[in-house]
Amino acid sequence: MEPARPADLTKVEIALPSQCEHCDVRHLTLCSPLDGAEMARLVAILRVTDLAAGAGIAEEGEAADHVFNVTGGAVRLYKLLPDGRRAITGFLFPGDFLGLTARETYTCSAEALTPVRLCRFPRRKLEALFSEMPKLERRLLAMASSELAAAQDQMVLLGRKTASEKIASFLLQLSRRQEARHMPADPVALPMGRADIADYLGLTTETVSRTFTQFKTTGLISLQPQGRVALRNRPALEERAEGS
Amino acid sequence: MEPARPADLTKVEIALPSQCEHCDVRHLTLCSPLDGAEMARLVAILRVTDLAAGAGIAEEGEAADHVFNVTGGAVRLYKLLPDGRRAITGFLFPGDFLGLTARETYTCSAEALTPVRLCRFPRRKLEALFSEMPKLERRLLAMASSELAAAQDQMVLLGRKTASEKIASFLLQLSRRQEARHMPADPVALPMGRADIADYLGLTTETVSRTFTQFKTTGLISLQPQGRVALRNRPALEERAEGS
DNA sequence: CGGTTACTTGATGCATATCAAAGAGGGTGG
DNA sequence: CCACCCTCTTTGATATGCATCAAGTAACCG
Repeated sequence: MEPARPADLTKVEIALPSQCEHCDVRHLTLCSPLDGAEMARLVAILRVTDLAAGAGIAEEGEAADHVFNVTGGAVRLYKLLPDGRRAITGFLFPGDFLGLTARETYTCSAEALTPVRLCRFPRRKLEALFSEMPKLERRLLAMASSELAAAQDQMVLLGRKTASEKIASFLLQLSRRQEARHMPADPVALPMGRADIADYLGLTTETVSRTFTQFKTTGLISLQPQGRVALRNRPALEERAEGS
Repeated sequence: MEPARPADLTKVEIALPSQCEHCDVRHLTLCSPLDGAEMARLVAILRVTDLAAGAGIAEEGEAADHVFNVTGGAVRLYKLLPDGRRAITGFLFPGDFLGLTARETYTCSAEALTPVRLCRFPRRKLEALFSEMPKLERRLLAMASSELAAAQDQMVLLGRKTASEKIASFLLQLSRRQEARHMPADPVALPMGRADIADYLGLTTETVSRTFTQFKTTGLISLQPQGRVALRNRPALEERAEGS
């Protein structure tokens, strides 16, 4: 717990807020490639923020003055059409990044699904660090690339998969993201409601619900208390997800 | 045509291949922020490649040894499901970038839609330039961010728009991309077939065709020879694209 | 424990897919 | 240069997966 590190240990200990030392998603975040001294510089400009479930974090079109790293809870990103139709463009979990944009405004709105903890960075100050810490920019580029790859997968899902393929893909995606966070792959936590899942997958709440029921009936999953889903037959789910 | 530039002119003239001097999409590409000397370094590692229509450029899952800048023609990016269903994740036009990935493999396959000209960069060599030319990396990050924003718009389209909203959005997107290339906003060139459009919008060729016919009938567009579409009522198209 | 919200289930409808075939380009060889 | 052929596009008829409309049921919260 208290690793015996060389000389710069005190500097780090002084600089880092307690959250960073115990942060179990550092390997996923912006901070992952930074050493102690660099971390201290980053920490100097961040502010840890806690939000209640349902709180708004960013609004599409609003000036993107801050970027965020989620360190606890879950967030939904969405866009609205003028008539109120909603598309959820992503869910964020601890370690995920929010606010990556070349534009001066947010491209999506963001809301807390559960109580959320964020590391908030003023964008201007973060960008100022880029020239001194190129690792930071490289890391951001890597994160952007992998978000892009995820977005492409989501396009395939939305454009060409059936309802049950979508649900199977979704459950497996969440399972894999839990694994990446050193959490058990099985039961999958669903902090979002059926309507959120529907708006993420291009379906309706009713279809989402019916598909869950069908998966339950065919022994693919079982529903547990507190919105948890046990994956009873992962190979079958994987086959279903890619259209057998 | 021959601008009177200061001292380093000769250096640039020697270093730049003729393509770069007349490249009318530099403002969209990787190269845009670079000065003459920097351009020379970039040019030193690139190779201009011409491909025939239908030629494969990259294969999903294949080692991503090169990245490309399209300088002429049009490209389709796509992914396949095991049973052959196809989703087109994007079309590339001159100025667009191909191969942006943090992974070691391509995330999509890419094919020439028309005869294509590419600037091909060995990824390893390009990445080696990052540390010396941080502008390059910054530019790549900006390009990735705007691709991400486009991907989010596409998710809204795929998940929540109707067929005619999809087609209207698609036509306007192409029109805007023409404008960004200093081409007339109208008529819109469609170098891709109906099946490509369908796979891009999550529809079938028949539905795409019917929707074009409907737009033609209602005076929104008119079809011209060589797959060109004239936008006869742009405001109405814009309203349609966002769901009135 | 009661009220409210979210989820599930059922009945019906519709937008778009699927199946089928006719028409239009566009390039090539005669 | 024209005619043929191949492929792509358009149009029509029918089918269907998912949406919509409508209750009922369970879960959650104060």
